[in-house]
Amino acid sequence: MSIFKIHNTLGNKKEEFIPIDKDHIRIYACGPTVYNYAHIGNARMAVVCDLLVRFMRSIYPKVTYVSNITDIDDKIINASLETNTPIKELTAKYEKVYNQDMGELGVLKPDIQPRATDHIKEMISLIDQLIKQNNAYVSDNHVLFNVSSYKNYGLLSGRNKEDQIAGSRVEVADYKNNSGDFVLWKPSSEDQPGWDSPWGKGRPGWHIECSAMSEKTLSLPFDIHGGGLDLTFPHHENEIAQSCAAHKFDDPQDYAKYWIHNGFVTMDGEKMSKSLGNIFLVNDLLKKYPGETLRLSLISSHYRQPLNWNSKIIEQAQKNLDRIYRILKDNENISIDENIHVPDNVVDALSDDLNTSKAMFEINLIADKLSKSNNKNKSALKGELVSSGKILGLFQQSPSEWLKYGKTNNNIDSNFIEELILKRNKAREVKNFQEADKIRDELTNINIEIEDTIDGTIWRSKN
RNA sequence: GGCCCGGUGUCAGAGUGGUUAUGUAGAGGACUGCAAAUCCCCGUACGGCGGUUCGAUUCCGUCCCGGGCCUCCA
Repeated sequence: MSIFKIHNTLGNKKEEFIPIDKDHIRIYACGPTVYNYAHIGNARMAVVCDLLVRFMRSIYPKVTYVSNITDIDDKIINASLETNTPIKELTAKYEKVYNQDMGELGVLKPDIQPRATDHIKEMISLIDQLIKQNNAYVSDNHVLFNVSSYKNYGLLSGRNKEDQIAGSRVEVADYKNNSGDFVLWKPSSEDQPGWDSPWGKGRPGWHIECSAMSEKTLSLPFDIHGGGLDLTFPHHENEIAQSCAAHKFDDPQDYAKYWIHNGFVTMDGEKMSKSLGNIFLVNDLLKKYPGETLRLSLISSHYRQPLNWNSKIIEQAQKNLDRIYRILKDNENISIDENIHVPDNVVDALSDDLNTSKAMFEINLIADKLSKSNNKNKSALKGELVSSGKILGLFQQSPSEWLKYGKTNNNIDSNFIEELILKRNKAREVKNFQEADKIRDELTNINIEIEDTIDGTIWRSKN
């Protein structure tokens, strides 16, 4: 078995993955704040983590993947006010939409998907402990974490406070002792959601939820912590500080051993983000493209590289999938050799910090071999192709369904199409090609593509 | 100001100190009445400038360009 190498943000280098407990791998990833539709950048994180989990499951007997739902946050409060929707209704809606959309992208649901609001008690007790240990202080109804009380603060993001101050844009709130201190608990007014606490009615700060939930669901330390690149600082840095301080750990790896961060999806080279407004919503994209196409687009480049999102990469992914599904269709009646596992070349590629582009290269080679092979090894090759696809979350559909052979996209009656094809073939028999081509144009206009094969004319809906 | 990441053929995108993936687009050919699909085949790319080397896209230096984090963000 090849060694899995993973780029660890902590230390900023690729290293060998050594599990804490090889019988049980534990992974946590920061999930969405549910106040709006997820954009394709949010989806990248979900797809990358899903891929990691699928790959880990192919190596280790047991993997627990936890990804939270943040359902209390000021953005949610604002969205609730703006849309005049009760918070519970709003968060329930977008949590559901998120899971549906990610499901369409082939993202398996996390084993545990804890909600922040279900863990207020744990957060309060963690904060309480931090105060007792002088890692946190109460100021003006807020509870703040004292950054200078954790000596390894900044290790993850590779920055130190002194260097930051000069050009920093941080406005220091007057209740903070030091500029880097961050909120653990903040007061809520009457009309804001809040929970009783030793520090009055209030709500948690952003970072504390992940510390509370990861510890509760996975226990410490766990193997891999993931999220988008922009969470490195401050979110993950603060998470480490809180959890390590609370447990008197010096080493961040006593909290989580490996930290992975996916790069951004960009638009014209610029980061896609809700605040910039240059976003593509997954929900909208799914109306135009199959989820699997979007998934392949998202993993077509290495997860740490920026991914510039445009219609061209989607088309290219679609074409690549069409090609492979065509080969699978040509081999529809070949039974899969059940003894076949994912080929070494594919495993090796993924073992190299999830090199999906390289894995796709290997997969294309297998597909090519399958399409050109004689009967002897078709079963093995098909097994290799399908099992490789399974790790990537691809090629698990029926090829005919995918290629839409005999299926209409719109509400055109398939009998109507069959009639036109019959008419065309009659015209061809008497060599009336002008008439035949006219009928074909008619079909093209309604997005139907025809192929004349040895076994007759077949048709499919083009995307 | 501090820290970080990129710049590869039409596009996407790995990778490597010398044999120069793969997908996509395009040229040419086979097949087809014509297409579609398929097959064959072609283009020889690595930001600029120096250096190390027999040899660098790959290592080093430097410069240019783009992006990110330091504030909510995947």
